[in-house]
Amino acid sequence: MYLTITRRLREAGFRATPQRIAIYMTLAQTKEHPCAELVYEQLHDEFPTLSLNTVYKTLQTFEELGLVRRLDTGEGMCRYDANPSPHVHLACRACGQVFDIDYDGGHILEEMAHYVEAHGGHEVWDLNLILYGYCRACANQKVCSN
Amino acid sequence: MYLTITRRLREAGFRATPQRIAIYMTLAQTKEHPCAELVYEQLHDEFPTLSLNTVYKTLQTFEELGLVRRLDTGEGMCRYDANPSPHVHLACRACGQVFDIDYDGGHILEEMAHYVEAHGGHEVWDLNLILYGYCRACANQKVCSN
DNA sequence: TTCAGTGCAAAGACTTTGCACTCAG
DNA sequence: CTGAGTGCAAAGTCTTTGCACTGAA
Repeated sequence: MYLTITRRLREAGFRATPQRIAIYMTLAQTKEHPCAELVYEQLHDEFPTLSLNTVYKTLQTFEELGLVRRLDTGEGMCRYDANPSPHVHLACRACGQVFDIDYDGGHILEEMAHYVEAHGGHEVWDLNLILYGYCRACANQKVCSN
Repeated sequence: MYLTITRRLREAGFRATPQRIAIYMTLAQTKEHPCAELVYEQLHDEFPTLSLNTVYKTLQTFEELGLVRRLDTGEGMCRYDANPSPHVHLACRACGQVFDIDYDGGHILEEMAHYVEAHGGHEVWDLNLILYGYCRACANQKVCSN
């Protein structure tokens, strides 16, 4: 994993700095889909001089390289996911967490690409599918408290 | 249409002000999925004293009432759609326009809700599906210029 | 008449820009 | 060495908040 990010950065003509590696590893080791600020906070002990700015720039670079996926869940900030392949997310309206759904996102992408090509002639390269509702834990709480 | 928005606002216990009606009509009469700023600009001649603030507040109210859908396409601002039912959008990476896709969004919602209920026990109420790619016009230009 | 809604100004949140310093290659 | 990358500060963009005034019901 550590080697992979170093190699992929270099292959793309970018330098493999400690900051970049640390930011990538932070993202790769969590399922939280953290925002830039959270990545920054989680790395603060290990990299006291790391700036929030660098986190933003790095995440932007990663997104452009296709190493990372940016998520807009309508919370006013962007979240990031180390899994860049198209997949489905669930945003819980109660606790605010974002979960990965193991539905085959590639299949949806293919189906939508065919449909859109046939109806309108548009070209589809990627998609973002976010489900809004309540995660298991919050859904259960609702039932109990009602 | 004009009567509908007046009635729906009053039924929900809200006042049907000229600003609210104008903002709703602006949204209902366009397929552009405009942002708050654009709605504000389009109404400036008709309502010179209308404030951008009021546009934001009104769109927020409409969203809460389910009269309007908010779209996060990752451009740094929110777009609004007078069609609140779940449907698919295509964001063109070249021209930046956002198009409605007449795919049955309700069907996707139902399928996803069933899947997610079975795999994880989450509850799904709504979804946001945005396709990224190139609209017909931009896709054609690309082909020609290559 | 009465208070929900508006408009103005200011503040807030997230993100980007500018620039000198640093360190990866 | 050398310039891509970093860190700091400042600015920018979109959106929200506070408050006195206004006009819909």
